[in-house]
Amino acid sequence: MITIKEIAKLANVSPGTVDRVIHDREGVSKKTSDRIKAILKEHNFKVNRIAQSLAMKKKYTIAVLLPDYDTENSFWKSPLEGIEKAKEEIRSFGVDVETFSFDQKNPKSYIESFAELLNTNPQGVVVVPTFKKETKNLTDILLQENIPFVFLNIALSGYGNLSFIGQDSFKSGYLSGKLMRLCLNDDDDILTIHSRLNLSNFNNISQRTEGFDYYFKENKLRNTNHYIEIEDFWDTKKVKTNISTFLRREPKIRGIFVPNSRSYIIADHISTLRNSVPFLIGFDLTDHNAQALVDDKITFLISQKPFQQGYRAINSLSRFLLYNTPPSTEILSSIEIVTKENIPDHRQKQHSILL
Amino acid sequence: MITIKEIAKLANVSPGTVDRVIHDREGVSKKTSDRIKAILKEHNFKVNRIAQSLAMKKKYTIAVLLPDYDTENSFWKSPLEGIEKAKEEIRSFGVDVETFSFDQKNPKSYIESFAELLNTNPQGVVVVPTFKKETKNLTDILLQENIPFVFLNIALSGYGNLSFIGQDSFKSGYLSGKLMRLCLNDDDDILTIHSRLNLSNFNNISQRTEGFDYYFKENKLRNTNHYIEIEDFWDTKKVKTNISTFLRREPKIRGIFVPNSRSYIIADHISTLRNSVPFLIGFDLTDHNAQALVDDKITFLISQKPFQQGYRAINSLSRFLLYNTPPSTEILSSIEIVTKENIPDHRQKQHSILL
DNA sequence: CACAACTTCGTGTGCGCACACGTAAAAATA
DNA sequence: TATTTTTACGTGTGCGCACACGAAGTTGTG
Repeated sequence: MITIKEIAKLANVSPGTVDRVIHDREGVSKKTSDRIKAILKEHNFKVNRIAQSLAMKKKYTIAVLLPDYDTENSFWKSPLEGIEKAKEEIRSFGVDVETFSFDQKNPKSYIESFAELLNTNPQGVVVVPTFKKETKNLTDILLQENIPFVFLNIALSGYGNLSFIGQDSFKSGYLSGKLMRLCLNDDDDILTIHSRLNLSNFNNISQRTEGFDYYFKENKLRNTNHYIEIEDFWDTKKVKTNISTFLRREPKIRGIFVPNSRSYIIADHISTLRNSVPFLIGFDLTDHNAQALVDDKITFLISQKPFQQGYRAINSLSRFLLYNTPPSTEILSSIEIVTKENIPDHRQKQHSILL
Repeated sequence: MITIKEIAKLANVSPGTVDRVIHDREGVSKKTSDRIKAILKEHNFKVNRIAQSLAMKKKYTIAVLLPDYDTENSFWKSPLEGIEKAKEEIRSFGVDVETFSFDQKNPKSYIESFAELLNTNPQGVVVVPTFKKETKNLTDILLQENIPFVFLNIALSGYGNLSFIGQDSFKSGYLSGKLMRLCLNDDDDILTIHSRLNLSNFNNISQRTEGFDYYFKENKLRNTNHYIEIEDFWDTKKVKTNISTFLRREPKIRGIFVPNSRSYIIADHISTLRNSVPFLIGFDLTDHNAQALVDDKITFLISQKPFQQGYRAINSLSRFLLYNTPPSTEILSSIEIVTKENIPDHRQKQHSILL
């Protein structure tokens, strides 16, 4: 690893001059600049990030705004863990991360938390733009103050965000369609179960459904897809009778598609019914869903690697702040197929060289 | 982030003394040592890895011994790329990586490359222990010289290796069984196609087969599983007629299981036959296999994340050398199910904060 | 009591880089 | 020509840490 000092010696200048050239600062004649640039290229000079971050005294704060989670809906736990991991890693680089949360069902708490967030004067923001309209007002402030921000999990366009970190929902639905077809025979029916309450994540879920349907349409498959919409997933009794009567009426249903992270509820219901259904495809590897998978109540879970998404959001924004390298506008995590047989071992942690 | 200097001030000692306590070096009285330890704990002190690696002048060399690859069998390309990525990342930490390769079919080249490798006086070794007997002699030298080494991809026990980085082959075969069952009806037959030439990777492949068979046995499924062993996968004509006649004789076969990375060859053959087979499960996401997947000639590929394996091998060994933190004895990468619909986008690169 | 040997601790330097500051020489202006 | 201004560079310091060196204070030995 060639150093600035060595380059300086080769070019018969001082390290300071080389430093100026590297950072495109003014105060160097064209002639020497060109000479130094040539030498840099020749020796394939790369700044030592280690030394660089030690020398850079500039501090950054990244603020994160996530929906909060509880035991019943723990989806947002994983992204948060990914964020925490990234936070630990980049601490020594002078980047601090502050996390704020809000109630998914309450736009007001979203706005309030955002205001609180702004008070910390962050140099970068990660936000899950759950509420479309409210987001516009808030991101406009960020644009005005020239604070870069990225969207996590929910893709909105035309808001001026630096990047979107999430999944391709349509594609994941399309994949679900393929998996469903592989399980079913040509004349089996399908049941898609929606939740009417998932307004905040509406985009992702409807795109999953579209992708799913498109798979069958594109391949000219003639399986009938029934739909039911459930008002309240938590009203156990009602959900149960609801589904039960539906299944009795439609005995050809052999596959159930639940395009949200509450699949385990449906799975638990189904498994207690007499007229059970062999195949169920759900989304997101939450603890509850994982349990249902292990108990053979769910066939496939489609995971979007939420941990990685959180991690990457922080990572890409940090790289932008530190090195001014903009991330790609879309960072899509891989769509993972999880079955009982390949559930990732949660104990296995990957350690970074930095920790 | 509290620094050593600050801790020193709090404890009324010099930074040097704190440094001694942190590294358990001698020369500090029990009394002050305890006091300092308490303060360190109280303030949750963590060494700044950035500054540490800059200050540490000790240099390490890790030597890697991999099978080489060509266009026909490109399996080892991915691990190598993972190794290269890790190499770039840890360069500034004073760890260098040197790669050596050998011919998978030639034990002599294995021994020779190993000898060459030893000449570079590495402080750590990553090796794919393709040849069992030969490996024993060579790792004994490493043990004698107290050079830590990890096994990549092939698990041998009783060799004194620091860690094994790879996959759980049995489990991946078991998973294949599950996927196959989901696709098939109760009275469909299966064909498992072995390659007699895969001696060097024999362990992994036979374990896959065992896992596959075990799934059907455990679940008391009565699908008949036929086996054929092919001498030379490259003898196109012979393979084709071979399989063709077999399939004609056994018209109930609707699923094919190929427990090695050459599935694409079988897939290509099958697709040209009149009596085609709908489901094919293979292993490893090589370029050829990916193409066959895209062309709908393969249903599922089981991937072992070879890139990550290479990366992790270097990473864990580096952590051991730098920080003396031993990795877990088994680092098993997740077993990934890949279909045409969720093939990972190869262009999407994940950038570390270090690069 | 003198001197050695050991214990316990402080000091100084440098890793590679960013950046503020200083200083010559060249160019512009009076 | 004398001066100010500008251009083009060199120098020095510190980021947090590891580690070599040295200097007190303490104990042991004759």
